[in-house]
Amino acid sequence: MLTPRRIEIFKAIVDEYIKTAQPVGSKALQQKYHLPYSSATIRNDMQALEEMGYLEKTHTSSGRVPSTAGYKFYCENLLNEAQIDKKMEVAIKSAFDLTSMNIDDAVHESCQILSEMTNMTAGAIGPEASSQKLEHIKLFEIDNRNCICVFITNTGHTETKKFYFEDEVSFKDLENCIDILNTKLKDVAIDQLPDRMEAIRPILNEAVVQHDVLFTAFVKAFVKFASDNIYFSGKDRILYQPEFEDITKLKKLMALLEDGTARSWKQLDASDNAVAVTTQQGTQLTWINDVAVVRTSFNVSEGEQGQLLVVGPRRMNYDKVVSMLNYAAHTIENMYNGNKKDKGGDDSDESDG
Amino acid sequence: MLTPRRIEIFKAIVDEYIKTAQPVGSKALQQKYHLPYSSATIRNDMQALEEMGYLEKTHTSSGRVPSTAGYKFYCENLLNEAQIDKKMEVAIKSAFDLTSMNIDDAVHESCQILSEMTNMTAGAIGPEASSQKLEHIKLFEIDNRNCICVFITNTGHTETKKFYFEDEVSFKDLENCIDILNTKLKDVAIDQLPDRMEAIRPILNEAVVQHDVLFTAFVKAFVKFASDNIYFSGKDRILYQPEFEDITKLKKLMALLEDGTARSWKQLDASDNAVAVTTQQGTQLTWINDVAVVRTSFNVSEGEQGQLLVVGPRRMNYDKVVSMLNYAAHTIENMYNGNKKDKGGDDSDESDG
DNA sequence: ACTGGCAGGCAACGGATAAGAGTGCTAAAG
DNA sequence: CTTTAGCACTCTTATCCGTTGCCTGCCAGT
Repeated sequence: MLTPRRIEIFKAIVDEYIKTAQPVGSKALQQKYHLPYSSATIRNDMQALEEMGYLEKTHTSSGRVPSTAGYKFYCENLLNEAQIDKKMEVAIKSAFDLTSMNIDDAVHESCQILSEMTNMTAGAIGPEASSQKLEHIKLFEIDNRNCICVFITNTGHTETKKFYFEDEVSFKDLENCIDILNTKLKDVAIDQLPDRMEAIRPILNEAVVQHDVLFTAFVKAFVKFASDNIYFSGKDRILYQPEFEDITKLKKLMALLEDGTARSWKQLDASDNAVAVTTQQGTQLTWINDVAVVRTSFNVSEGEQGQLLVVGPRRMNYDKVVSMLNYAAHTIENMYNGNKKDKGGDDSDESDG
Repeated sequence: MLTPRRIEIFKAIVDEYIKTAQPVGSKALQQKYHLPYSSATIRNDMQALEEMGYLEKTHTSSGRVPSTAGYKFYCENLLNEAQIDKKMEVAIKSAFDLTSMNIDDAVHESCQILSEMTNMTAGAIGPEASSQKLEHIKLFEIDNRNCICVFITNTGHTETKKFYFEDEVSFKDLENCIDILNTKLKDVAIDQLPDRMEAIRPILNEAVVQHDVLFTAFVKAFVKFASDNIYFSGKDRILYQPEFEDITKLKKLMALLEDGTARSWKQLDASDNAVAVTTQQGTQLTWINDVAVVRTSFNVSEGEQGQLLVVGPRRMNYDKVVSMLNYAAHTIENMYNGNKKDKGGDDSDESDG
């Protein structure tokens, strides 16, 4: 029953609603989009679309608004990934071309760009801690009061922690401690490090003088290491979305954004009322009540992947957001792999200026 | 004409308003606080207090609300710093006792605790970059693809940056580059490093192969180093303050909190409409329109200091917030200095060799 | 199969009204 | 001279219409 005309009308409704955030009526739609059907015809089709679940009314005699199912249908079938904003392209390119010595910084910068250009909140989630194993711990002495500990994983990912010395703790003691950890914790999954520490405690107690302090310091470091990296930019931007003038909605979303643990984001699709779609390009769209989350993964090494995401109201310009996100993710991926593969083989380069 | 009775009434009004967030009237005040004066007397005194500028009305026939000047007076004269919350004491103690190997983590944790216990947003600002000079840059090799660069200042403060290698950049090249920076940038103030880099560019161009990439990488690192560290915890908590149900107020405050540069916080007292007070303990209170910022400094080394701050509506429990903040700041200060001086010793000059 | 026309529903807006809380003032009492 | 009681007044808030305008749903006509 989904005739081409109904699809045309549906798309027009979604596009219009995305622009205005107001329920759209048959007559206004006909006029604004110069549809060659009478408002009565449009009304009939609207009714049919409502019965199919793609549209809904805010009250009995109001205009129509896309439902979650409607957005889902739209993103599955009507998305036209075409125009990547020129400004966006330039901004991301410049962020990557020259920062290329530090991936974290580059990811942060692209989040900021994404947030700025979509006027919503953008974020990044690092590779899962459970997929990595501890390879080696290195210790570097800065001076007699500070040193740096570097945790290296089997995938080449590194994490650092500064140690600030109290007089009672000797450098020798710390070295000792790390030697033990290196023998006992090699090849342990990152997310299991905190648990494993407990088993090592008695060994440390014997061999290390300041075992208590060092033990807790390392446990804390491991807990932090094990908790997935998550970063958000432009959390305040959602304040400017009209759907979040309702403070109670805002509170829920803000609590999620401020939470800072990746868990809730990873298990997004399992939430109540969650509706999800994956596009051909691999972009994941998830709707939960009033908010939409658009995610794209990028590979950082074999088996490991991070995610870029944009969070906003259901009503957003999906065309734009999806293509931006893909562009950013591709750029990051190229950067990660640029030094492993040959630079010359760029497979998909569609546009240039 | 500030009679003891008027002060008593004033204090009762502030306390009541802090609790209820509603304008307080004469009759209700009399009953709730069992004041031995009739409501008419209270009314007269309220009128006087309003003329003095300590109270204001939301409309001609409403109850009274403390004005900014009123809060100022309250904090200058009526603050009773007594009860430090037992829960708070335990929480902060445990945060410090055992994390004591990394000050940044400890500061972050105490911000979280402060935010949680005040139900407002808490933050920390690191020492000013302008007061520190670059002492030395150290380079540590992690593997053939990663290394770590450590910037050490004259005050012993360190900052690290990870470098991720592309094949074209050689480790030797980077070493070379850092040697040059070490000779040319020693004793330069941190906040001037980015500018100074421009002058070194020609030298790098000659001596370093990948000068462009390395140049930008270091400039970015220095810019980040030079921008003061600022950290906030619990930004979403202000959503729960009734005064910020007004979205426009919320937007302004959120923009400030999300901004992330310390400049606006450092120059807080110079803002429009800003009113400021410093208590005997050194706590700084600043009011700007509807928001109040409570700050306490803590010394990290000679001449350098960081700040802890709490941001919330004007209407807050100043007694509680001020004492918590002071407690937290003292604890951090003790931790910083605990290893340089004797734990029990008093603070006098200290020289190193 | 589409369109024009018409009745009905609902929200949004504005004015009118009533209730409630609190002040300001005045005159009397301490 | 200070404090109190009483009363009139002001202003907000909530509620209740009636009007307006938009939009749908349906039916009859093309």
